[in-house]
Amino acid sequence: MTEKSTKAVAAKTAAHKPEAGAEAAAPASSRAMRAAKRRDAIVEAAMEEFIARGFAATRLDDIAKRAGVAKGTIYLHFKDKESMFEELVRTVIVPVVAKLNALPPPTGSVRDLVEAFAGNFLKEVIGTRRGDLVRLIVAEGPRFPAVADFYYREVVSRGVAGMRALIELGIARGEIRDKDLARYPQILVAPAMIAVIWQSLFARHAPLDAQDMLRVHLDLIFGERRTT
Amino acid sequence: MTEKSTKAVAAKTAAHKPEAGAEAAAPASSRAMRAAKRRDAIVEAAMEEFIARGFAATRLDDIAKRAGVAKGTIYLHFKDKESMFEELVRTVIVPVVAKLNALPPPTGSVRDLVEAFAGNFLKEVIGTRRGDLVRLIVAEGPRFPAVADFYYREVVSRGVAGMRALIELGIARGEIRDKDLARYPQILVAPAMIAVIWQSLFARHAPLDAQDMLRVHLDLIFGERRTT
Amino acid sequence: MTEKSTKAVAAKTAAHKPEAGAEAAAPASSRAMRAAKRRDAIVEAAMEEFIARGFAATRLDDIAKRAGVAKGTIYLHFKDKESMFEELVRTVIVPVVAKLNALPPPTGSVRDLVEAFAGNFLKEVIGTRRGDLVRLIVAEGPRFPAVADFYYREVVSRGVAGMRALIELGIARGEIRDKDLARYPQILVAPAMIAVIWQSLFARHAPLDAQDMLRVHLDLIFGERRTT
Amino acid sequence: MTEKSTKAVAAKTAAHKPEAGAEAAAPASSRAMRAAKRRDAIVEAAMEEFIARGFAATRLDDIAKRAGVAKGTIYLHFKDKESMFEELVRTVIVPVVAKLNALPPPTGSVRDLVEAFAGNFLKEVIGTRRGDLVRLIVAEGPRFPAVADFYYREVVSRGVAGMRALIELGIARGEIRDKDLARYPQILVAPAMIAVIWQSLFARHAPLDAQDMLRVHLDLIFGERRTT
DNA sequence: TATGAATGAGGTTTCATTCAT
DNA sequence: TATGAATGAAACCTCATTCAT
Repeated sequence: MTEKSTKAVAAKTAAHKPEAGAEAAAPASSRAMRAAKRRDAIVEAAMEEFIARGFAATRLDDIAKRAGVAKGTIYLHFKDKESMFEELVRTVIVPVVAKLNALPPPTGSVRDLVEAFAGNFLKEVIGTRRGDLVRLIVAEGPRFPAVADFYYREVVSRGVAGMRALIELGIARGEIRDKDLARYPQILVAPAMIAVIWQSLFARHAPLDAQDMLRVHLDLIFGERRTT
Repeated sequence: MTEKSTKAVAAKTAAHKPEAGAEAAAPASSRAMRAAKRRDAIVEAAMEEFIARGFAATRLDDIAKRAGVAKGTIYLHFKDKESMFEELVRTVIVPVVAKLNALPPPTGSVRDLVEAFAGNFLKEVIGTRRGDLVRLIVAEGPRFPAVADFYYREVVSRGVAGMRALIELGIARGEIRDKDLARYPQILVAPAMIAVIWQSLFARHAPLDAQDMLRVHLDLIFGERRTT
Repeated sequence: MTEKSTKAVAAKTAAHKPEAGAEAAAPASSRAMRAAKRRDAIVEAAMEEFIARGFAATRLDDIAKRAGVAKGTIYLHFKDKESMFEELVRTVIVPVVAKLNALPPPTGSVRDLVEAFAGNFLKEVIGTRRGDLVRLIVAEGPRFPAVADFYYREVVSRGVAGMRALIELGIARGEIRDKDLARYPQILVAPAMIAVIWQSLFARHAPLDAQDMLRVHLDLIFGERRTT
Repeated sequence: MTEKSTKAVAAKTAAHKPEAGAEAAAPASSRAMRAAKRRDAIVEAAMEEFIARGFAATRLDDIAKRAGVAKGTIYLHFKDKESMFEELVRTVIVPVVAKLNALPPPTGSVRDLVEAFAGNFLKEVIGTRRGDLVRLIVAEGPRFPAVADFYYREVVSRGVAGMRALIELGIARGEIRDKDLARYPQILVAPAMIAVIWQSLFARHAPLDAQDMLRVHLDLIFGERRTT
């Protein structure tokens, strides 16, 4: 309690010397900034907790503790636990969508594109916190239609559309033979999804070399590569 | 708790052989039978509720109400909520495993076998209560290692092994060209899993013709069929 | 309840004539005997449990298990848990009272009489199940006025009266000098009671030589003995 | 929980020095003070209920109601019912021990000292809430070894040691003749204990003049007083 | 704005008692 | 008479939410 106040005072003091650091803006924005930082801390903490325990079993107490704020503070940023969960998913997913939208222009072979994409997915999703988020959405989706809807609209439908475009390009260029594949872009990403889930549930029992699996899968679609 | 279930199961089994005594067996088995029926009702009700709400958000009250028993009765069959959940998963999965073990002998082409299998999966899992159970396991697995372990041991590892055997047969017979596929039988079932999850989460937004998708996927692996 | 006790007593009486064979008496009395045996087993088990856990924390289930009968059987002998407790105390105390009533005629010195009595108390009460019963009555008395009343009427008031008579005899004979002692016979038995409680609670920390303590106490009252 | 109590106690102490800051200390201490008051109210209420019903039969609901707080508030101060009981006993006994430690220096005759002590005991323990607490400890001791241990360590062993010292002094001064008494200081306090229990259980049937009884007992030990 | 003590509805679990067999 | 499965009231405890400071 005392240390909190001290911290707050220190921060407030710092706010009077706005040039003192990279993110120390004008006094007016300093308030907003601190609020935003708190919010971020809450979002971060909430994500960890929700992933670890699921929505219902997560306690706001634990989120507050992990975020380093008081329980009441959460209610200054979110209406209630449900809203927090829904907003949290949105907050975390938005940058992903942004990245997807900033597609690199389709230069090079389709296979290279897909492989680049898969590599990125491997690095940034499979076996990471973000992968766990996918599992969390699968887990809580039925009880949070708003979350499922949002996720479908922002990620799944766009992802499917993007994959379809790539597949059609591949077909047009003769890299992909099976024309029906364009109707089910899900097939293209299915093993990646499986890898995400596998890491969460079964890695302990049987580790999965996701990278190698994805390569084999792409070979299936594009034909085996001559050289490695 | 386990002994209870064992008792109940034993009783149920015994109930099918009521010749053991004129007036002793009949009432005895009727008692046991009713107990077994109650247990089944509880398991059934619990599955519905757990699927609909997840473990933490499910109330024993609701399970009891749905099963038509008093709350206390649940505790005659299960030690506590956690044990109930774990046993429930076991109870529901055991017949699935039994079915998997009763493999039809591998006659006919591998593609036919796989297609038969896929057809069965379509009919019995995708879009059914059993499919929801898979999603439930994905959702709760991390908080119930025992469940994830059991599921891996009884279903996943056997399924993977079976698929691998089929793939190797397909390779040996020349039906499958990509020899690496045997290393990742997961690829074979990935679209089916995706279909299961899709039905739970996104069917509302974009219905998925799982049957057609699986066909396309098999074409990818076995090559397109000449005739339909 | 009253009819039960009557029945039980009759049965118990019958039990003293077991010449009819090991335990297979005439059909008529065999029933009654078995019932009485059951009742005794329940009383025995209940006493153990009540002493170990107190009234509220004792489960009928445990009593039944320990007595080797079904839970429902208890209700054939006792109206409910409270009645059982009250009757139990009565049942166990009655023989004690009987013994007290069968006083040896006052021959010899008063000190010898008191010492004999103390020796008996030492052997039969302090550190035994019966001593625990005393503690149980102290513990539950306020919640069971009927028990406290019964205990007062049957044991305490008689004991006090008996002690008073002894003290008066001692005074008359010149063995006891302090005439006021007759007004508080409790003083005579106080150390014995303390010994009972001490054994239950503190024997672990500091064992108490009750016999020696009682001797010292009697020396205080009667004057030190010349010879040991 | 223990830290909570510590916090509360510290706050209460601090509340006596409110000069520490114009506007900071007042509200701070007011909060802490109210918390401490609440805790005291809970302790008070719990003692009443535990004494009236014993540990197992006491409902937290009733304690809360009597203390004028919500059920949940209890859990801000105590981990659970058991801890509450154990801490309660400690909390109530500590001032008693403090008083015992603040012994008046042994001036005057030993008999006067003991009589003063007995008078105090009469006024402050026998027939009071504190006396009931003794009975409660006797009642619950076997199920709460921690409580029995604490009580033995803090009260009984010190009390016995103090009595022994007094007795030895009395022997040295020639006020007490029976030298063996020093081995069993319990004899000195036994009638007082009996009085405590008697008041709880039998006062209704036969009121006991504890003061007079203690006087008679002391006469036994010190010899009859010439004048009253 | 931030705090965290306080609340009390609601969840899990226990167990005395009943009753069909 | 004896059983023990079934009941459901009632207990303990948790935790999302509020609000005085």
